[in-house]
Amino acid sequence: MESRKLEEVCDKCKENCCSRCFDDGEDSIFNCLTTDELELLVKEKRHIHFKAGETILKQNTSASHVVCVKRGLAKILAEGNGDKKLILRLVASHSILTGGGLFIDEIRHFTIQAVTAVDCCFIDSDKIYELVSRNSQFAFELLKLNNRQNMEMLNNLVGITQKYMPGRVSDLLLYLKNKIFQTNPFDTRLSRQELADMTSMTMESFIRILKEFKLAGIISVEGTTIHILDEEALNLISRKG
Amino acid sequence: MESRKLEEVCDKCKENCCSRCFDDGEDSIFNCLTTDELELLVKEKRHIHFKAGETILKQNTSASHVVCVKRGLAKILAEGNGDKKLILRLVASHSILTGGGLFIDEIRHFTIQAVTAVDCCFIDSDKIYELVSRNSQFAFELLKLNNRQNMEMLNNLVGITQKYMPGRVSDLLLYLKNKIFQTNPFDTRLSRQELADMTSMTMESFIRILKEFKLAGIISVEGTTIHILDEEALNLISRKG
DNA sequence: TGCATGAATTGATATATATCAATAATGGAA
DNA sequence: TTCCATTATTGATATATATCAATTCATGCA
Repeated sequence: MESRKLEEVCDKCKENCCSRCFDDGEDSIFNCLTTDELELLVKEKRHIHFKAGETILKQNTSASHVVCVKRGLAKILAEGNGDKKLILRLVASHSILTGGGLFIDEIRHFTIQAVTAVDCCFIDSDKIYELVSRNSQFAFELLKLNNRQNMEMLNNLVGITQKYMPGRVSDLLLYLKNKIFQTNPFDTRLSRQELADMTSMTMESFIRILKEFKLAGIISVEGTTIHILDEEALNLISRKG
Repeated sequence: MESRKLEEVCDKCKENCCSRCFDDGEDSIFNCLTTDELELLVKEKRHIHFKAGETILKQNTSASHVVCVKRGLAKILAEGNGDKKLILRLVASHSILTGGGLFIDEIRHFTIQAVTAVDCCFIDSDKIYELVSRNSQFAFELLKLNNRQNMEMLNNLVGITQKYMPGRVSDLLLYLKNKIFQTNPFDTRLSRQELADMTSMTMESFIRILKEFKLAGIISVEGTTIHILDEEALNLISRKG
């Protein structure tokens, strides 16, 4: 679980990581930055590689950095009392992770963990603060990003508190296909326990619902790869609760 | 449930409402505004009164306005399928309500309803946008407010998904006493149904837990007024789940 | 190649919570 | 006041989901 730094300060990685990373995402919040500002952002940032399973940032530690996921898949989880966890959402390539204590108490309110191998950048929070005060468009983009992420999270949690298990599993499967992987047979790389933790239910219960869906011909499952055969059925189950 | 506008554009209310409203809250996000900027904010804003029970803003309608609660108590609720609702939090005097679609899709993602009589101000979202681009300190304050509100909401929902009913009721009672009313015997003005909707449980179940707490001498209840007699016990129950 | 360790699956059972139904209490209107 | 319509309360029962225990399956490792 220990994080290893492969490249400390990446001087030459700018062209193959930083600027590119901030270029190709057409809806990147960094698009509005000037060359100077990008330079500032990039200057002291560190490029770090994590292996699958490693903890990128731990809940309740200081939130002095913002993380930018360049490659790979990570999960965001809230750790409760005992060993209860709730996986709030997944984070795919080219996502920036704000929120969670940034601007407030400088404390991480959730843990970020690598699902697959993850390449990411750590950016000093101070840089973000400075850019907010320099560039109002950037502040605007950040507010937008923040609100969007939070609305998604909220809708998700409302679903979890209001729906029965089949509805929650449907929502999860649709989320994975449409929001995260965007292909149809998709390999989640997530254990049954992790999938269960995304729906706030027991692993056993999750497996049972999955089996029902398989028997009903709605999905087919092969290890961690899921194939949605009847998306309409999932939509229906999702709506019915 | 129809909203009535008592005062359309309040010219002379500036001194008894707007500037004061934005003055006395020592941690108001409007503190950082210049006189000019405050003037801009206040110019076309409307001061509206709602009776208890009225809907201030309805989920899924256009979010072209930001609401500022000057006096009274309101509740924020997410409406799900059927008649399921989840009350996310309460809003007391001198709170500004951002988030929920602002900056993104301009659609309200939750309903706001008056619990007691409520005096509030409607401010055009455009004004907020303009102030964000003019005054970076304001943008910063907005980000802060946003993040704080969202973290509270998140912690709350994580508790709801991970705790048993007694733990959830404890959390609710502590929240009401410490965050909302800040006195000890406090009159919630909320029905049992509404209290239950804050904990994502049935009214009947909520009443049963409340009774257990009464019998255990932890609280005493008189109508909608609750008196917490043993706060430590509540803390303990909250932690145990 | 086989063993060992953990993950996935299935079944039997327990329990937290919801549902349904009946009764009591409360508060407003005539 | 008295009546009516909500709201609150209590009890009996149903059910969704968790828990516990037992297999099966996969996978790396010696």
